[in-house]
Amino acid sequence: MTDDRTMTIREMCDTYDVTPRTLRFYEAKELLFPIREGQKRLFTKRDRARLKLILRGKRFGFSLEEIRQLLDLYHMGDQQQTQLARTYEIAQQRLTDMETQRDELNQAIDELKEQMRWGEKMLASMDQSKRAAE
Amino acid sequence: MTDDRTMTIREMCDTYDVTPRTLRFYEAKELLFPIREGQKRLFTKRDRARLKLILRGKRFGFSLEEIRQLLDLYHMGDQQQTQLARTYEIAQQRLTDMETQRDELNQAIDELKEQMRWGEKMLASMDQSKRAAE
DNA sequence: GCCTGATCTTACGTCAACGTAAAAGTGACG
DNA sequence: CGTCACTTTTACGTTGACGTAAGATCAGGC
Repeated sequence: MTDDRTMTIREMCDTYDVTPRTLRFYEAKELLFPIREGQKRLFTKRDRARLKLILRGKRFGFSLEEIRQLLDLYHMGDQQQTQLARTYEIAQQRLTDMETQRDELNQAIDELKEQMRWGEKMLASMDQSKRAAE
Repeated sequence: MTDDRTMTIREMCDTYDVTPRTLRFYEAKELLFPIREGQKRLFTKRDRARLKLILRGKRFGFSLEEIRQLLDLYHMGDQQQTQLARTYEIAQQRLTDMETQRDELNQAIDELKEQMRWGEKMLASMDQSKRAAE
């Protein structure tokens, strides 16, 4: 069997390196749905799976709102393929954005490297005149 | 001779594709220092050069505050090589950050592509059952 | 019963880079 | 003189993803 034990907020924080505030925030935004035992939250296996997807989504650069939509569709069963296609579309768009961003970043890196050869020379020459002055 | 004519705010906006608000904002943040003729701002060659560097800096992912510091150091004359070295250090750090970011982005792109092969299959199978239902 | 530590709710604060609205001044044209 | 287009200042609003402070509550241990 897989580990179906529920986790406290602290265990979640330690496991996934997030703050309690973050988990409560995600709950408020309807990204997570921990069980409420009295006051306390108990995070199930499902919550942990969702949190993993949230964190991954953030690495992809999705906003929380986008992630929520994707997550909702994820658990929507098999009706409404229109929405699923929409999901796919969103991901497609994000992918394009990321590739564009990467290309721009690469160009910026090259440019910055170029600029820095400048600075290198400048620093070297200044170091020289500093030594000469001593 | 190079073009030393001063430019109005509108000419600047059209030339560099920014809004008046942006230019005034940059002035407030001490990134630009247009001459004040009465009420109006007149942007000199120096302002244009600075603006170009600002826009480039933004493409590099520097914050405006970082850009301001770099710009200040840029016009500091040749004393204080400590600060120049600091500038170089900042740029170096930024470069490292950008490369890290690019690598993560590349990894995210690969992951996302992988995920999407999933979605592709899912869409295809759902399309099938949809056709069958008609 | 009391203390301690963890958790809870509520709600205002933060940061960056401007956007936007209001009200007023300026200059040229007719 | 009017008014039209442009610019100015001032200052509050926006967005996203939480941080942070204040105070309530609860379970366990002594």
